Amino acid sequence: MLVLPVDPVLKTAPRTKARTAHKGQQTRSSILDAALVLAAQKGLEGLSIGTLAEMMSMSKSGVFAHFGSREELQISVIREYHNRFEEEIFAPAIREVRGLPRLRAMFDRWIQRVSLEIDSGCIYISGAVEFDDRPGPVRDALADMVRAWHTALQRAIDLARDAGHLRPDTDAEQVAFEIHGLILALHHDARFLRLPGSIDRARRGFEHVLARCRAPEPA
Amino acid sequence: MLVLPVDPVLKTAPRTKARTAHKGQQTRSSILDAALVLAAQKGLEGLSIGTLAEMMSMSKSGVFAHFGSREELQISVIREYHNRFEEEIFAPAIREVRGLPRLRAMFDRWIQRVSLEIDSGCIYISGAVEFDDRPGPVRDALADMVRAWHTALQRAIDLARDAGHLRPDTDAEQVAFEIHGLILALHHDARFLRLPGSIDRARRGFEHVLARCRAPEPA
DNA sequence: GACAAAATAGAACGATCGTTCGTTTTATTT
DNA sequence: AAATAAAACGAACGATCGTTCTATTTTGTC
Repeated sequence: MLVLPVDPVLKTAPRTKARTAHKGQQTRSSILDAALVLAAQKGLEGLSIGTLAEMMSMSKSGVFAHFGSREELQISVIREYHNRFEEEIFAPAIREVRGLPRLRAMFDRWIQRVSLEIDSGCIYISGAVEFDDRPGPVRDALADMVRAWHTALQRAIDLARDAGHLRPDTDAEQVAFEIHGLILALHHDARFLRLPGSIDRARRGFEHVLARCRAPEPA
Repeated sequence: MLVLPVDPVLKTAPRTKARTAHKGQQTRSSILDAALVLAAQKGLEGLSIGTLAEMMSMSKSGVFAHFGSREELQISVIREYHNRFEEEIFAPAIREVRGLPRLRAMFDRWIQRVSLEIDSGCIYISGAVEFDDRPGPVRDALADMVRAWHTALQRAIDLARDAGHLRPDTDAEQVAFEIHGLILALHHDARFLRLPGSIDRARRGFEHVLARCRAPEPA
């Protein structure tokens, strides 16, 4: 069972004798909802506590207190995004049978998600650009999540090869690289250049990759 | 002759009775050099006049006066980057014979440039992410340049097909999409994830695309 | 060298930012 | 209901930002 990195950990709250869910958790959670929307639009660097407070009709310090620092807020956003990514893409795909069906499900859901994100923005993609030259815990968290997804994708390709759906000499890392490129090109052309038809291009590219790697039918 | 958009225009200086090159042009030019370095590292949004002034050992207002606004500075940087991109990649490639050789030259020089930019950053790529949701003249300028390059790339593919080097049913736009994806994946993996071997992956991906499109040898 | 124009400096502005602090309001527990 | 803890507020700080203004220096031309 392939697993993406561990969960929240919630290092924020000291939480000694808590047994019922305090109210703070709820608001923290809805602040995080708003933060995800904001970060998708303006990027992780554009995540401002003031704007967030305005969206929440709260005071800046009220919002701030839930995270302790802007950096911790950014990391929380990344983790939350990761969780949703896992739920929407990884979890449903893992329920498909191994091999090509599962790989197809992964790509389908991935591309479907990016399609929606044409209007909102993808935190993985924008974050990678924003933090590619900025070392620190935010970059580390982001890189961990992205790497985990890449690993999961490669494993699905490996399984498809082992199941005989792809040629035995298929290089999973190479295939994952090319597929990832298709997603990035889709995000670029659709979101930045506003080119119509980009989704189809990405889908067609995926079929091209598969056509090259597919094992010959044992007719 | 395919041509990327027109040159600077220099709308900044009123310049009525100038006949010799004033000194301002020189410093403006060297400020722009520094700005390109800074923008490559921190992105177009990270381009700060204060930092730039420090790099130049000048006053903020001294730097500012050369551009009139931060936005105009950003656009100037984009235009300068475009000129260099044209010189380093487009111009040498256009001197190759039409068809596959020219297309190969384009990709080779492109990937070579991105390889160098693994350490410095690529303004086209980071800019696309920074301004994908921020309308205005900066975004417009950037999009124009990127579109021009895409058009040039597609035309090279068209010529390769017309020369009989690629299959007659080759979809230039689709091929350009996939090639662009390879470049983006290279930038992502090499610069953000710091994965070694990404350059080879991109090169191999390019060969895969060619293998699919190449016209069968008239043996 | 004198004169005009261009280039640079320096200080200040208003705005926004993350963060801190002390207080007050709201929840939760006893 | 009283006591305690958690949550939210509001004002302020210091820093940075782009920008404006006026003064000063440097440059190019006669």
